[in-house]
Amino acid sequence: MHMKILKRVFYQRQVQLVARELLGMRLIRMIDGKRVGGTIIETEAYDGEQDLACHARSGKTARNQVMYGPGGHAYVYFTYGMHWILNCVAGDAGYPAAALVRAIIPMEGNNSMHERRHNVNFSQWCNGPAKLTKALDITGDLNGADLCSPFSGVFIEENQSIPDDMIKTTPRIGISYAPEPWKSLLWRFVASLDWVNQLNHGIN
DNA sequence: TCTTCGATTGTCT
DNA sequence: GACAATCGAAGAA
Repeated sequence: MHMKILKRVFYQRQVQLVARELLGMRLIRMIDGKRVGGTIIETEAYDGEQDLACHARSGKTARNQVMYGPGGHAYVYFTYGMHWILNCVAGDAGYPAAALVRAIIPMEGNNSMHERRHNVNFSQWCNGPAKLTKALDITGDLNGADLCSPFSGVFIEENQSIPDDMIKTTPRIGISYAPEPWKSLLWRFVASLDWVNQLNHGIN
């Protein structure tokens, strides 16, 4: 069975809404012609130059320029000297915003993921932003890739929608350098454990 | 179980 | 030259 790739209009909205609605959708990476990926269960929103936790806080640079482009593209950056991080650009061209994908539940191509994550337990394959990029072999080559195209190597499909009472919001992770109010805004979105457990029991 | 800390390099000041 | 939208091993208890 084949699912529908999210259209560009999905991404051309307020980034907080995009981040919220990405929960339950299915991230797919094509590796050697095979589908590898899973259900998105955690995201964060980064919203414009005024957001002092966003990479665009100091204006456009070589690194963050993809965020200034049209929504529905991948912003993939390198951090801490060793990790790649995947974001979905949101909004219209000219306005820098992106939804960080922080965790997924592996659903397809687990053999492939295992090749790159054999050193850790299954439950930890994709429960962090740099873990899922490693599991899905997402690197800087995919910076700027079109998430709305089945041929770009990485895309996101329509899947389960999650009710509001099954989602919790918290401040964003790893931005202690940011001043208030940015540090405390509830721009991290997490699918509740109840929902994830249902998913794992195959109601899918 | 919890906390601390080293790894490792691109990016920006 | 400082530090990062992190991870996982090691140490304490």
